[in-house]
Amino acid sequence: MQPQHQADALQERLAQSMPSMAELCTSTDPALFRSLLSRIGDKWTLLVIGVLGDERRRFSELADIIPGISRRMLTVTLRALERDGLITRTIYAEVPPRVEYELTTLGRSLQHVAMAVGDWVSENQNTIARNREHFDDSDPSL
Amino acid sequence: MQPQHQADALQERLAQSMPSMAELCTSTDPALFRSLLSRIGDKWTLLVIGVLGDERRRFSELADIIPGISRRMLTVTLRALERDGLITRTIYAEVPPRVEYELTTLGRSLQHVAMAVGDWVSENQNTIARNREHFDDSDPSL
DNA sequence: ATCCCCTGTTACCCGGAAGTAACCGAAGGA
DNA sequence: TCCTTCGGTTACTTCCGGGTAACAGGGGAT
Repeated sequence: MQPQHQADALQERLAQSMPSMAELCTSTDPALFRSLLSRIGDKWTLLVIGVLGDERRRFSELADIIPGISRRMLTVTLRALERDGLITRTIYAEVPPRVEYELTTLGRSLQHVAMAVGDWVSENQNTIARNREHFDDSDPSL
Repeated sequence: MQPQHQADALQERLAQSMPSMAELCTSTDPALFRSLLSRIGDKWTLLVIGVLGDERRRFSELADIIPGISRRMLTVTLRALERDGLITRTIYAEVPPRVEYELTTLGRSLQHVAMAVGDWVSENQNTIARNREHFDDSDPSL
């Protein structure tokens, strides 16, 4: 049995049974897909997207609302979101300066997905915490 | 103006306008929430969940299908998923050994969310790639 | 003259995620 | 006797996300 041929057959079955995840593996640019995925899953992005909600907010509002975020990480996160076209950044030439951030249409579409993720987590976190305890208890060596 | 009072007022407005993301910040265990989020967003989990789909698969099938994953990372990812109760691990006492993995009900519920994320990414990845190019071109120094 | 405000930037450090390579064990086959 | 298969484990190293602290800058208030 040729392993390569076997792998091809599996890829084929995968493509038939799971169109969207197959695309995920094979389509356009897996590196881009992965970068978007890890961006979504990073420490602050979903929080910022969520807090931004449907109102524009300024930098220091975000820093106050999001518990524990440093100015640096807020800047980094906002820059990345702006680069991806998920938020807009508006600077007001005042003293002291004022900068406001707002979700774009694209950003709002991501927000729906983010909400789905957030809902799933809050619905299932207790179950998962229990599963973890049980797993750790029943097999402490592994 | 008391900054603390201001922050409280913002938290309050947040709680009214965005119930689910407010829960996300304030509810049960933010560390658990974050650990789940980063697990979902890690390099391999969604891929494994997606490939597992609705069929059980054995270790070497997964290793063949998922492009680029090492045995170690596959093991690590599968263990974490098993610990959370998202997949089951079935060992057949044969020689050579056979081990099959399958999504649990909880795992399938996560799969729906994963699909939503995957769909969003594949729908919008080209737009985002263009946004990134434009951003990098128009402001190369930042 | 000095401090504060707001929105960052820069330099530096740390821990954990991820990658590489070698090894394991039991049974069957040459 | 040695090699192969499968499903891992172990040890070591590399990479990068994220954290801390200090500084910038320009006008207003004390």
